[in-house]
Amino acid sequence: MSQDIFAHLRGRVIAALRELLPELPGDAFARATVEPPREAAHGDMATNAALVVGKAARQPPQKLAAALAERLMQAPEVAEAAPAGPGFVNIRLREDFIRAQLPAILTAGEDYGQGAPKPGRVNVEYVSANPTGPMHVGHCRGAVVGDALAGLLAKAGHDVTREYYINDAGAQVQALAYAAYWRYLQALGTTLTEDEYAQLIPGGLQYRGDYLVPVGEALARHHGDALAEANTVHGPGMAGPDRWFAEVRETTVAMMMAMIRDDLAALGVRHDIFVSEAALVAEGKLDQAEAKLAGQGLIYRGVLEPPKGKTPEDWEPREQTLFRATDFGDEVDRPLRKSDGSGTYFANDIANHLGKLERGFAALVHVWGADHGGYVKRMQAAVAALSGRTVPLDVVLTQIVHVVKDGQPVRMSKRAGSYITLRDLIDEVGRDAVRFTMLTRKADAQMEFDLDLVVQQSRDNPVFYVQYAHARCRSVLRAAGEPTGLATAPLDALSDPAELALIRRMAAWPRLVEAAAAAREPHRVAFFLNDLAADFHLLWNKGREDASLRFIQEGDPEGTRARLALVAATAAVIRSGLGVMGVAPVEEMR
RNA sequence: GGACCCGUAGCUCAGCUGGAUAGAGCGCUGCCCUCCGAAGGCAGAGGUCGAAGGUUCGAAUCCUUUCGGGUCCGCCA
Repeated sequence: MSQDIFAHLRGRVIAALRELLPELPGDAFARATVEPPREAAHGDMATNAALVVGKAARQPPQKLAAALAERLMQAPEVAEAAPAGPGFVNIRLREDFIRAQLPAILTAGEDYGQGAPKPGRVNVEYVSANPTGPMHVGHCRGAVVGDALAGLLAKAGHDVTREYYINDAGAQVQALAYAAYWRYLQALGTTLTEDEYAQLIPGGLQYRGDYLVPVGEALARHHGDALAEANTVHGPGMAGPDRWFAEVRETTVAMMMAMIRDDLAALGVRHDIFVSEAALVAEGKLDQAEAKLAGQGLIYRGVLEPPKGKTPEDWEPREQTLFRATDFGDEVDRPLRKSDGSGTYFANDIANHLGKLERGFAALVHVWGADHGGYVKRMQAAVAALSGRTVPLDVVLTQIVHVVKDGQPVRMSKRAGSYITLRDLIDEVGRDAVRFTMLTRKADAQMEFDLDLVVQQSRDNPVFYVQYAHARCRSVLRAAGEPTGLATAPLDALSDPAELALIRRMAAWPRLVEAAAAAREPHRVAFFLNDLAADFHLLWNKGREDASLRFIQEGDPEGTRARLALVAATAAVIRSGLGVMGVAPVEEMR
């Protein structure tokens, strides 16, 4: 049977309905659901099936519900089924069926909740930071959400490819090269000041962080003063860009990417593939994409309307190469070429997506910062156009993270060079706390990252609370001598409501994986684990009051094994969930 | 001016893609414990789900309008 007991019971419901209503077509039951009722008093599960098919069956839902309930009573899993309200059927499961989930969990171990393989490969693109400096807190949230989402989709049975798109082709990278060149001149001992240098270059000196110092030193090591122009006033000075630009740019991007990969490794985030924007352009992917769209009549030369309301000062009508994004739901058509003929960021990203489609993905998912929100529709339009509307693009937007310490906000500014790096954050609170905390909020909600709370050992801190539950499980199992063969332990001793509630919670894990993956919402895993930990701690606390509920019972080896099975299963489900989040479970606190 | 996201308990947030009497933690109130199965436990008060219409058996959830907050808006990525 399916690991998902809700899906399992839904099968029972639909089979019963087919018997009751043989004349209905098979798809009449598609909208029928079996889910946990809000009100626990209503039982373990409730189905709306009678409400959903009542109209098609031309029967009053309440009557149908009564007949359905009667049938369901005969199912071996069901202790009680009763019609309720406007046509629900409430189902209470037999306790031995609930207990029987434990062997299933223990047999699967950390794989519990793993969905059956799904057809079609899914590409998840995340992080994709410019290679212009170390990762900071903002990147970090996208990295964690993306990595956990990829893990979640894999858990749900998808074949997932984790991808990083390197934005190494634009003006930012040019500015970066100029900034690195400044560090090179410094390494050679120039007396030029930072401000004097900023005057000499286009756009000014944008990246002033000292993380470029090693790049300058490396350039000086490899090239000596060959990339500079001797100058009588301040020693080594700036040479013509054609003498050094390509070399400096390449070296700098390579070193920045190495640094970003190190940062990602420190966070435990991994990618299967890194795609370079510059490489895509160099191999002509942009031209191919444009030709493909042009072949469908989706490219034209035209002039856009000025934006309504606030018109930019320097706005003037300009003829551009435009993509008919409006044919696919966007508000306006979007430009593909800059005036120098190179692709806009959008155009290059279309090339990126053409590349993905050519690699045969059935679904594309992106994790972007909320500042890219306005960009979603045009990209979806492009993917729809390139794929003939067959491949969906889902975008998960992550909102800003405000880091707080001692109640004070900590601000960051990447280009100024003074900001909280990912490394700072990891050094301060640890990788696992960073990852878990980043998932304790819906991606699309702003988040306050409280450095003090995250390391606090209290109920307020979900990281601690969940890890503590796992540590307690492990502590008990160690004390019991690491028992084996618990999957075959007799379980009759488990009858306390708190024990059964814990099993019910664990039994909901496969269903949660499925639903969270479909909704692209990894934060649900964190909330589930928090609830699971609460159920476990509750039982633990009851054991402090009532010795008969303790896990290890002197003189009752059978009852002890039943409870150890419960504890081992709890530990397994916590590990299963933490595994999706990329958080390592701990054996003991501290 | 327009697009997108968000408005749920005093605070921070969930709410399982439309289900029944809307939940959790913190804070507050009242009891209990001070136990290494430690880094507390139990119970209670607290809500017209921003507002107004609509869709239907049924709406915090979907649609329209509106108020408030955020993000963004032609060759930045």
